[in-house]
Amino acid sequence: MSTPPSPSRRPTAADRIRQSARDLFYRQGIRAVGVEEIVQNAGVTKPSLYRAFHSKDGLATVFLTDYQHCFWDRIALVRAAHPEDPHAQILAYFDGLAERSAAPDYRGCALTNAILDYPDRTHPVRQEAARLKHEVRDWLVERAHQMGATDPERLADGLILLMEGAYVVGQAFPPPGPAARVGDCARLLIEAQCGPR
Amino acid sequence: MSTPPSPSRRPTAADRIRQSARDLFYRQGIRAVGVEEIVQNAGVTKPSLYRAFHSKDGLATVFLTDYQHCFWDRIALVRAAHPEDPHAQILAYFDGLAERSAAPDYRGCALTNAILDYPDRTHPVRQEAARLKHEVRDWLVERAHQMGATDPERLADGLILLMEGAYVVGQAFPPPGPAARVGDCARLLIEAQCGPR
DNA sequence: CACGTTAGGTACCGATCGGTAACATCGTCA
DNA sequence: TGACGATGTTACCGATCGGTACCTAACGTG
Repeated sequence: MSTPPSPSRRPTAADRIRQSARDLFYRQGIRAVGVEEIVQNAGVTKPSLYRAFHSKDGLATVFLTDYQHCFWDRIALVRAAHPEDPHAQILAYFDGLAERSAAPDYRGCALTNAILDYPDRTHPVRQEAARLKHEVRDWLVERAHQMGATDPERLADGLILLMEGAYVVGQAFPPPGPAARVGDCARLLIEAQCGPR
Repeated sequence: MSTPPSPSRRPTAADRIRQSARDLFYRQGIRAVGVEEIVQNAGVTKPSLYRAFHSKDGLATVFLTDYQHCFWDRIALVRAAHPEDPHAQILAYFDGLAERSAAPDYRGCALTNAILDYPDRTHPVRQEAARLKHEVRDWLVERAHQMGATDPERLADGLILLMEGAYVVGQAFPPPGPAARVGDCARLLIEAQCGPR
């Protein structure tokens, strides 16, 4: 983030825009937010946005990668909490997801929302979101392999269905809805494919 | 649908608009489609739309109920194919879902998409979508009960997570993606909570 | 001091958005 | 024939969309 030399100084316009976009894009969806609202919320002006980013789509792409950093930070936390124990790592993530999905203004995963927001499969914003989703699947396949699943890809796919289901169901049903049980379901699915611990 | 007296006559403007909205809203999302595009695609004019529907939101609400009729029609099919056998009914629906999600232009469930399209929980279109989703859950709870699940609501919630996961994952991953396994996962979940048949 | 970088301010562009007013046209039925 | 309801035609409204041109103010560095 362009590493300000003095930490007490006002952040750059680009950083303020990124922060503003992160808030607004996540809460309201990318297409629903206008650039005018972004710059107003950031306390800067429109030319500053277009000096730092090529276009709204460019800013949206940056937003998605920024957002996904938060996901990997979460994964880093469960890894640190349960080193060398992929089983516990996965379950810790799913239990945390069940908790988060009960927040009254839960908005799920920004990548998933972006994919539904852009039906055109060739749109650059959508392609970036899909690329980042594939990375998540790769990570899950790896963990499923370490957990001794008979078919790691099959287990990973089942976990993805539960994750994505929780992302959207957390928005569709008032808490505590079906998303509150995503941890339970993940346990059942893992046990069925790896056997009891 | 206002039942035209002569089946060979040109359908009413309202019906043409409903059909056009069904196509466009489903393929591109409600907010992404303009009323101008709807009426052009229907071969009618804008005043005809506003004579038959209060507003775009009103048309969108009608679209959602129309769309959900297709869902219940599907359910009626699997019920007819497996009468008195809720287990087989559920699995037939999930296997069909796995197949449909592999279509190259799959766009998931219009209700789910509408909920993500309208982050404001008080928006009438979103409330209608949420209401229809609750009906689906009620139906699943009933089936889970008939299947002898130890906790019918828990099984229904798990199946909802898988369903909704398949709806969105079918769009996020090129086929055959994780959504292709939603039938397998449903089998595991049901077996774990009802025992083998 | 002179300079280039980074920023803000203002005003604007063409396009599209949802929605409406006023009037013309058609087919149907009494 | 005459009246009526449904539809088409045209033009328009104010608001918002993403994006840009032009100029000015503050700043650190040589």
